[in-house]
Amino acid sequence: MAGPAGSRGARAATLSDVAKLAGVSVATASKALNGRDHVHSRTRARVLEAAAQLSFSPNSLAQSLLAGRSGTVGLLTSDLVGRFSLPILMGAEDAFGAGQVSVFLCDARGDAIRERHHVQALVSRRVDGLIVVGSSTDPRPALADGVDVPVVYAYAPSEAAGDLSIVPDNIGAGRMAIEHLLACGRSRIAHISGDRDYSAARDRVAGAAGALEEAGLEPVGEVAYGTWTEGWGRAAAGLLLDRSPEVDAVLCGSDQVARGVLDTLRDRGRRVPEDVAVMGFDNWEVVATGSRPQLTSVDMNLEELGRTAARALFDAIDDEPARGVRTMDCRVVIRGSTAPLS
Amino acid sequence: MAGPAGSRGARAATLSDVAKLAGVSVATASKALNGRDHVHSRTRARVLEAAAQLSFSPNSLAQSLLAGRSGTVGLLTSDLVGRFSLPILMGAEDAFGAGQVSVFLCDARGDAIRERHHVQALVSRRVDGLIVVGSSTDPRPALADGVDVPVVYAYAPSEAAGDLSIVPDNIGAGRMAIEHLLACGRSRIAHISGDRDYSAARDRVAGAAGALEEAGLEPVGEVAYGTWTEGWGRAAAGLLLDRSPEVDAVLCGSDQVARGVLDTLRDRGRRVPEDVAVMGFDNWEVVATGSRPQLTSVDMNLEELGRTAARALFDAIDDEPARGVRTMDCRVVIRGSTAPLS
DNA sequence: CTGTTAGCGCGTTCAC
DNA sequence: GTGAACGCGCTAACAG
Repeated sequence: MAGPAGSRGARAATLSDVAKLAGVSVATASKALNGRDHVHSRTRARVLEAAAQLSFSPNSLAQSLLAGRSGTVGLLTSDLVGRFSLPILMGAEDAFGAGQVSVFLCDARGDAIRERHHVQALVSRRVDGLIVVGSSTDPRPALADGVDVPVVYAYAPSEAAGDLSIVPDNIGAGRMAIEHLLACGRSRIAHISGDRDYSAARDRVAGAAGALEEAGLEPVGEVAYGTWTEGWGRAAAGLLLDRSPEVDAVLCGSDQVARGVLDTLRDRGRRVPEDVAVMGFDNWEVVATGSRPQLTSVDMNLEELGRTAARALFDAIDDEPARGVRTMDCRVVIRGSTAPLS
Repeated sequence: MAGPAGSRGARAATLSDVAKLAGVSVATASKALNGRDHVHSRTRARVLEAAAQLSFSPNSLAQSLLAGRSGTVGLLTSDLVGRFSLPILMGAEDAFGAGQVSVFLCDARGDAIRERHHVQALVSRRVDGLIVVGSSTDPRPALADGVDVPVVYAYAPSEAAGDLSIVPDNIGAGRMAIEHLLACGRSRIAHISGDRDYSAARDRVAGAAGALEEAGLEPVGEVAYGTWTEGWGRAAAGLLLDRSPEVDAVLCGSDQVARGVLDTLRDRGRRVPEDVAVMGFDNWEVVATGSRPQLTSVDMNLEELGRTAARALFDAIDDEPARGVRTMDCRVVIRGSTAPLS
């Protein structure tokens, strides 16, 4: 006695089970369930009830096999542990989840071999498309070209010019940051950046330098490159205060660096934002809101970037694929660490 | 002229394409590619070459349809944004990725409707199993019982007794923390916890209280419940120092709280760890290593928890499903904020 | 309106 | 050793 099909063990109900129970053919059952025309409403009702009774769930595998598309996409990340992949991934999952597509998640852990392995598996599962999320904004090699499905690169652009990449606008971010500090009436602005090996650091510096120059201002001291850590922020801020005590604003390469800078300013008795304004990049919520005062930061809109990548992939699946690098705008989130000079 | 099948547009090569090119039947081609016996080695070589030439990739959809299992699992999270889901997810992905199974990622965003929607989609895609990752350690409702595949609950246990859940041992974590502080020679220990509404907070407190009692010690002051924030840590530490200046160790409900406590201790001129030892929970790397001094913390081993959940699901798919709640051990990660009294 | 037929791509019997 | 035939579950043509 098969119960209401709810229990363990019994294999899932199939369309022909439903048809049998409803006393119709599988074709009719199919039409009824899919809301097609040419089915008597009473018949349809009977089929629906039978399906409900069996808790029938159509086998997507069979549907996909027939339709030639699976309604799935692959999301390939280089390192989940990095906190930049996650919001992108959320945005993409969000954009897809709203539709009908399911997402395969693969973490290559920065290993090229593992990446090929995952790509092969995804191709075999007939994903309709692929999003490749980089771990830094530096360009990365394109996927092996045995891949026949549309690919969108997110965060890290592809090295191949023919590919479509969606990346944050770090240059614009640097520019916006300086413009905000200028709007706060600051004019003696120093820049403590992060790791020089990252294009994100260099681009932000370039944007900031450009905006300063346009305003006819000289930066205070040289740009200080180091690491993306609080410790670096503390150390660099100490040096900065020793050499250029006149500074009235510090732009930091990341929120973590900014936290370190805040610590040193506090230790040295400089008030923030009254004496010195501080701001960071990334708008890492818990870091930016945990400090005293809370930290003004440039949000890179990564979740939106993920959504955009997903939509671009959608388009590429249906229509012609787009090409080139598209940059996403950032936005300044103002908190207590910056304020107009009174 | 179809090129080496690498280009866009042309539909993926099928087994019969390979067979045709190799001049054999699909049956033979299948055997050859799958390494079955009873195929002449020269024939096999010919098939393999044909497959390579066409960059043939077997259609997993068809294979799954035939085999009755898809080699996929669903990973259902409540909130990706929370930082606890991620390591669990990584561990699970790791354990599966090593094998042959691909992972569907679904984020329900704490919405029950969306969760049902995702579960329905996963069932329809014939996942072989499901891992449900909670957003807190508080018990959560079981999935609707129309689900015929094995389910393992991770982090948040299922409310239904018959389900299998893998959760961190917060009571043991509290106990281990106190034992470490005792080993450092501390005896006047206060506890600044997190949000009382979380069982994680209450369990850690319970474990800590038990260990203190066994050591024949009274806690310093009442346990202070608040929020999981730095701000709460700063405020609570201020109160604590006012009322119980004799304190020589503070156990904090989380690393964030501990960061706040460190700040206040520094402001008040208390040396860490010489005068007061401080430790937290979660071992959130960047938070714990960014502070001065670096923070001793209890690591909840979430990645291992994810791996364990994955393995448990594996077992449940093949053999009989296990039942009940399994707790995972934690471990103390010692850094500069705790040290023996000299 | 309903039922029968023919595949989607593959692995697995069985004959040859 | 090899190949023809069947079926996994489903939908899209037709035929009735």
